Amino acid sequence: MSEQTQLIDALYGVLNEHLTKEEIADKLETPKSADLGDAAFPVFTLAKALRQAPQQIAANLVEQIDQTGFEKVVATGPYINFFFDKNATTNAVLADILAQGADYGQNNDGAGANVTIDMSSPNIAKPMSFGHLRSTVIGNAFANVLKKNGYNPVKINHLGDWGTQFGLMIAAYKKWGDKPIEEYSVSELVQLYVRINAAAKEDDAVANEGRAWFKKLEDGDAEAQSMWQTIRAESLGEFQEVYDRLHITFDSMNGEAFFNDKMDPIVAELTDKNLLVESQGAQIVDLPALLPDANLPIAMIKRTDGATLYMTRDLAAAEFRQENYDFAKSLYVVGAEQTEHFRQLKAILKLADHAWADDIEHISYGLITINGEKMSTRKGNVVTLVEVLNMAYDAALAQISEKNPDLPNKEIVAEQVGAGAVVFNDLMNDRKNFIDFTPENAVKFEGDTGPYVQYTIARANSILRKAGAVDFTDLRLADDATWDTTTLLKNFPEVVRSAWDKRDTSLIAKYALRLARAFNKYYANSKILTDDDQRNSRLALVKAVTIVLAESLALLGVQAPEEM
RNA sequence: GCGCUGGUAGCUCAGCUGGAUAGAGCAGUCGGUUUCUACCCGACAGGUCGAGGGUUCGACUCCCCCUCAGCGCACCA
Repeated sequence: MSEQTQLIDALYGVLNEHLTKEEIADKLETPKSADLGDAAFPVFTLAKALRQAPQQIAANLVEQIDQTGFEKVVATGPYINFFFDKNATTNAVLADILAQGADYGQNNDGAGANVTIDMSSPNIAKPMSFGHLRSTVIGNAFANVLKKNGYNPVKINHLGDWGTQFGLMIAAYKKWGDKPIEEYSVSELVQLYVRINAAAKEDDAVANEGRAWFKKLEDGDAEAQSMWQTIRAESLGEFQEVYDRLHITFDSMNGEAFFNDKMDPIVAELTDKNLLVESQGAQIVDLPALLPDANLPIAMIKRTDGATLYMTRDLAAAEFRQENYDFAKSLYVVGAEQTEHFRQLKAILKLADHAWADDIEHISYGLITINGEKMSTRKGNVVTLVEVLNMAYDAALAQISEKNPDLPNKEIVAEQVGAGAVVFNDLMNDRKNFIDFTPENAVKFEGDTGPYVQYTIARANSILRKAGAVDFTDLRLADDATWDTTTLLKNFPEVVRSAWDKRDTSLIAKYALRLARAFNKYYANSKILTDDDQRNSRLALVKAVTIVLAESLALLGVQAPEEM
């Protein structure tokens, strides 16, 4: 950052009649190509005031500017380009990273404020599909990034453990169940679920049975409750295996069922504030009437039979989180198809005079399809997350057995590489993109992938092992070949900030790829373990790269094996 | 019909609040290791940035219109 202030001061020295320091800072950019310089100031906007051609302005300013502290300052067309003092910058950055270790890039912007993250949220009695990967890993990455920015993330697994589909499930078991409910596996339960859905579509009477069972469940019927608990426990056990493999934990497992007895207050509140009206026998918030310009459909709060809905529980959950966590932000990592739902949720809370409704943010992501079709348990075209992780593990293990058969702990590394490939692949692009699942896309190891970054770290670690004990106190790296790597290392704290500011965790993944590529280029062309007076400084760079790459992966929830 | 997304190289995607010749990976062709793990490095080839208007000194980026695709629009979540 010192270059930044130096830069602004230098420019301000010659431009103080025309621009403020803030305006200068705002216009600064990074040149497209590194050989143009490390920072650039375009002078187009001065053309009118100075009544000169931009090229000439740049040339004139460069003559007048104070160049101390820079390698050089040159005019290239309509730009003033600054070249930093490479050696001083490099050695300062390396010393900084080695001193801070994994804490490099940590800031305290959040000042410890709570941010709740509604994430993962698989449905009970169904397998966790590949589709649930997104909410899980995106939510987890946000939690890590928030922590790095000084916030206190609260990861909430808002389990889909309540709702009409449960009534259907029970109805199915009552119709066709031929053994005690405890003995049903999740996949057998899914079969029942698929069957009853087909039947309900054919016959309204079946659908009504489901609704009736859900109503009984909600009213505390003993038989329904007991079946629900059995199925829930069975499902949670299966989910836990997946979370363990992804190394993801939660601060709260309060799903929809948790709010079953906490909805009266919100309904009462909506009634008190005259927001609730009856329509066709149901209780609704008439958003089109209350907010004519918002272009939102009506929101149903209670069905004709008095049962609650998704919206009812989400309203209760939102208030519960506000009261319990006093959040600075409340994130919902949920598919883009629910955009309207969250707009309604915020609108209703706002109508109820809750200013904190503005702190609710829907972190949406694109649909995962398979063969261009939406995955659906009912249609049976579901790829489970476990299947994908297994596929990735097998492919990684095969690769290791072929290329590095003597590697110790092969199975552990294969798991880290396999899961790393799947998770990184999900996080590296804009989360709003749609993903059509194919095994080839989900499990890749070469090029822009998680394993590429992991491999870079492993090779760097290998150099450090061979180097033995190294003294990092006297850094004097003067090597142009490392400059790309250094500037990237220097940028990490800024990337951490923008990942949160822009709500874009893919920035971390893209950054890790760029850093890995820059380092690999250096590695391929330069010998590091050569005995000369810069050996330790080169090793400091290697060490710094492993620290920052590993921390980048950690933010994404990806492990970095020591060797692979 | 209304709304929300998206349309950039054969494929998958980057492209920051408009700025210097539109970038990667994969696939294709060719090349690189007596060297620290070749899951690596490099070169070549590949683009009317969906179409058309507009704003601007300057538009992949902002505005308008059209088009195509996906998703959503009261008793599911």
